[in-house]
Amino acid sequence: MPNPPPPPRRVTIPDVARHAGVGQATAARVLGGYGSSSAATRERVLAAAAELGYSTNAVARSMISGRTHTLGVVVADVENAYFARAVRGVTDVAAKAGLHVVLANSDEKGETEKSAVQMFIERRVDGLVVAPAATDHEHLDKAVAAGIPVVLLDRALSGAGLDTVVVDNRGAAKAAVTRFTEAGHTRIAVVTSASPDENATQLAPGADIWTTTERLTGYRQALRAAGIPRGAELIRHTGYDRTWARSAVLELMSSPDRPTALFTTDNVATLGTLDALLDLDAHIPGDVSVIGFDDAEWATLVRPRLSVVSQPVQELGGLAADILVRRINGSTARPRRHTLPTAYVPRESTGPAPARVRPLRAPGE
Amino acid sequence: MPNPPPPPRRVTIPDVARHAGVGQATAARVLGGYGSSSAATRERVLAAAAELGYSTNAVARSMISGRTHTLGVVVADVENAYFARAVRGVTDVAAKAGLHVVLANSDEKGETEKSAVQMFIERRVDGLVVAPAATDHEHLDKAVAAGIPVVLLDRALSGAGLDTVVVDNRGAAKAAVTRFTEAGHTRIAVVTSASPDENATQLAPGADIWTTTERLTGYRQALRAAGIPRGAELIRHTGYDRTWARSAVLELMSSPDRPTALFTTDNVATLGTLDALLDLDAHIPGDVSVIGFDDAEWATLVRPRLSVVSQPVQELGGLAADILVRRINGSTARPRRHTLPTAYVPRESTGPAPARVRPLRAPGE
DNA sequence: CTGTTAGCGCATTCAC
DNA sequence: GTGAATGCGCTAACAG
Repeated sequence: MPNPPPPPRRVTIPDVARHAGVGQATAARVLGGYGSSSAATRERVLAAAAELGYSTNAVARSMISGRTHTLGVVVADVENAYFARAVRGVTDVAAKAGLHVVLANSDEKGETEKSAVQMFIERRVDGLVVAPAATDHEHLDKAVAAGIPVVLLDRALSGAGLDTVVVDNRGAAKAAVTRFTEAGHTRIAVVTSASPDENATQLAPGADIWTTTERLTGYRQALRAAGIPRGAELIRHTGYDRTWARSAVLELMSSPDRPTALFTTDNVATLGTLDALLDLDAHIPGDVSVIGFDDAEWATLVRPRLSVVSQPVQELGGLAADILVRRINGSTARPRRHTLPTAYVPRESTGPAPARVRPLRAPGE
Repeated sequence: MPNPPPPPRRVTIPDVARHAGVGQATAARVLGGYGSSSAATRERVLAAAAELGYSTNAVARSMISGRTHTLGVVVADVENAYFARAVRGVTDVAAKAGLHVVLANSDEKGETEKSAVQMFIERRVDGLVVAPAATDHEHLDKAVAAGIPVVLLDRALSGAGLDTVVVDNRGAAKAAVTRFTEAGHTRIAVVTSASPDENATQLAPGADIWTTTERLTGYRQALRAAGIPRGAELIRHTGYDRTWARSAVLELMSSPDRPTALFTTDNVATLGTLDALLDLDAHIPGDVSVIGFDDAEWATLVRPRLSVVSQPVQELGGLAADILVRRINGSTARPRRHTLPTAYVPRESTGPAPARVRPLRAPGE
């Protein structure tokens, strides 16, 4: 098994210096764009460089400067539209600051995230954006200890003392569900891909850091505020699977005292929920009102158009990168939480509670 | 304006060696996991390393090995679902091979792509995946000359002599449009975000490399094969903007001899087209049949469900990474084009040509 | 303004 | 099996 062959040797500064008939340091200065040099020598060096096809070795430069001009980004999954947009926000701001972005997917696995962070530390990234899947932060502390600023994205981590960029998930959810209660709904269900018991998983205590859990809390608060008894809570945990969400809603809506309003805490839950309602031939919002968390390009393509809670995803990523850039440039401001505003986008999937609850046709009938 | 402060000094191998009371080379051997060492010293070194909190400096290592264990990826826009999925495919395969992925967005600008590639060369990435926006390949040739293998993704570049991973856009489009002709449609339009005149833009000749142009060609071939005269071609170039696509289709469908079938060459065109048809209250497929290029999570959520041409996006990315890994490991196989299969996914938006063409209500009426 | 010299942290000879 | 010495390509003093 032959080892990966080493890459070909490339043209270096000494090569250029020789070719230009100048000292190594002189060539380095003009090629590196620092110090000073006469216009004459500069031209000769540049000519020699062009002739030999010289190109900077950023690795060698990084070794000295200690800066790699690289940001590490850990998200659950770039394929997820939310993270794709967030990553775009990060890269845009990063690019403007001359930083590259290295991407890692954690798939919501704490261990994967940790090893990714470890790799990033070893690779000496200049900063780290993490949408945490792990509930502890030792690995992030290590990064900070190594001089790498860390910004949390989308999810907070209590007690981590890190810059954090989030939205008020709880408040946004509460506001959304309050639309339901104000419209007279009392049977309000929530469909979420959140795990029913966070503590049963690898997650540590204090799992209220998770967005969907926060949204669930907001849902509960809205009900409570409306005087709807705790026993009337209708919660369906579906796992991160569209077909499961569909099944859950199918079952949920087959009950005689089925809900008249549905709040979905995430995109997958929303997709599965709409699948089910379509299968049931449910009239929206006549039979049931729906509000989804997170806007989507298709939200205006379904009929009725879907009312949603939207968040400024790209801005979240951009702000995270922005904070990193500032810290890289020496800012020592106390880490804080940045909460960006969400917006409720009313469209057509919400209406008053129906006077009487029509039984819904079972699917496949 | 203070310069970015240098990062703190980190624990190095000499530090560990001193602390463990061994020679530098010995410490390096056990920490680097090469050469041989006695179990006893190994333990002492490891203990010292743990105690001091040593962590490898991948930059220094790269400087010697010449390998950065990094892949550069240039796509138009990660926010685009297609590229997001492709990037995921790349990162998955890359991660398995111990490679990291650096991401750059070209926004379809050749210049942006070129500078990104240049940066990647300077940073000594081990391989490059590029979804080319530029029509020439000098910059890619430079990478190859520097010993960096390059794989083209999604779009071919004639004469570049590079590994290429694509689908048969022309054939897939032709097959899709042939469904229309076989169903008796003769007024078949295509909606595309492709530029009407490639040569008018920054693009060089031979712009038939572009996927949408290829799909357009497939459309034409299908019409010709069905004996539909060239003059009956109905092509709408809309630019990469959903609202423009909507307007174009609104106008298109207001004609008395409007088309009875619509083929959209890309996601944005599809979204805008459906916007328009929904606004027009068009009955699909009674009034007009629709086939879109590229599947989407919402394709089964609209009514009727949208028939599409789907391509194995993630696999495309995965294969690109796979080829790179092989080349990094020394493969010198002749570069070739890998064409992955597409699939026509019939759903509910396609039907026979209507007997008579019902006039469509203007929007806003 | 220019050239000489000394490292950055690690892998790698080569003697011991 | 171990340790001292050398160099990867570049930047940063420091003299000249």
